[in-house]
Amino acid sequence: MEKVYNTMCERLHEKAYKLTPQRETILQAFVEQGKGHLSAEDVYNLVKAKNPDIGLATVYRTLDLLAEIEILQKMDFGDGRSRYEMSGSEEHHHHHLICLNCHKVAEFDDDLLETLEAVIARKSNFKIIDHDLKFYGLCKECQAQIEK
Amino acid sequence: MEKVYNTMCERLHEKAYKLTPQRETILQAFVEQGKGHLSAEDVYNLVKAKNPDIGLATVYRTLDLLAEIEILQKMDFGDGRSRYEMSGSEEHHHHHLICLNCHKVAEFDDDLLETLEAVIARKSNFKIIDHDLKFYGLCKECQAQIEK
DNA sequence: CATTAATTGACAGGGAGTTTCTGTTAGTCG
DNA sequence: CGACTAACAGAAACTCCCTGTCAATTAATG
Repeated sequence: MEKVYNTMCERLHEKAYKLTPQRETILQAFVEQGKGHLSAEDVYNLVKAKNPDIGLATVYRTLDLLAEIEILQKMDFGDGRSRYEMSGSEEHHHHHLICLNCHKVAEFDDDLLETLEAVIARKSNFKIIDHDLKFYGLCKECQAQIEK
Repeated sequence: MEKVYNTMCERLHEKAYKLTPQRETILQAFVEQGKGHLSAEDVYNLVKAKNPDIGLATVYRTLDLLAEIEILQKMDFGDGRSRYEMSGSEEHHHHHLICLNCHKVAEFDDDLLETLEAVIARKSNFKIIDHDLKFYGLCKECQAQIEK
C-alpha cells in the first residue's frame, strides 16, 4: 500500500475534505507516473484513460487541493501553465534545471541556499518563507545537438 | 538626453526595426517611472495618458521587442502576468524578494550564486545560461501588521 | 438509512496575451 | 523632395489556461 495514499486520507480528513474516487484516481496518476512534472492537461489525459467521465474542472480543483494539503507541489516554469509533482516525503528542497531547447526539466538538490537566505533576511528585514531557484540552459543532449 | 534612448535607437537600427512614436512613448514611460516592475497593463495605462490612441496589442508587441533588444528585462513573479523593468546598464544580476502579503517586490544583489552555478554545471552536465532566484516571504511592514 | 455539506461535471466566463487583417508610416533611394 | 516598400499600428477576433456557477450527486456522520 502506498504511503502517500494514507497521508492524503489523513490530511483530507483533518480538513473535513472528502475522499472521492476522482481524488484517488488523480493521486494514482502521480504515483504511477513516478517522477515528472505534470501539467493539468497531462494529468487530465492520464486520468481519462481510467475514468473517461472525469471533468477538467475537477482535475484543476483537485490539483490545487492536493497542493494545499502538500501532497503535491505546484510550480511554474514560465511556460504559461502550472506543473505539479509529488512533494518529497521530507522538507527536501530541490530546484530545477530547465533546458531552453527541449524544455526537459532536470533537478538538483541544494543546501547552499540556506546561508544566502540568512544573509538576505538580515540585510533586508524580509522574513523569508520560501524560495524558488531555477537555472536555464542546455542539457547535455541539446548541447551536443546544437554544436553540430 | 537619456542614454537608453540612444541605445534603443541603435539597436532598433541594427535589426532594421523602426523607431516609432509609440516605441518612444513606451520607453519614456519606463524612464519616467524609474524603477519598478511594470506589467503590460501598467504600461498601457501610463502610455494612454500621453497618447490615448495607442493600442494594447502595440504595447504587448513593443514590450516583447524591447526585451528582445535587451532594453527591458521580462520577468515572471508567478502572479500570472509578465512584468518588465529597464535592464541595468551592465550585467548586474539582481533578484527579487516578493512579499506574500502585499505583493510588493524588493530587490537584492547577488554574487554568491556564481559558485553554485559552477558546481551544478559540473555535476549535471548542464550548460547554464541564466538563472532566476526568488524569495517569498513577508516584508517588514507586513510582518509588523500581521503580528498585531 | 437519512441528512447534509462537500463535490462533481458541464459549460459559460475571465484574464492575459496573440494573431489576423487592413490601413498607415518610417526609412531609404533616386 | 517625393515615391516606394517593408515594418508597424490599431481593432477585433481568437487562443490558451484556467475559474466561477449551478444543478445534480455523493461521501461521511449521526
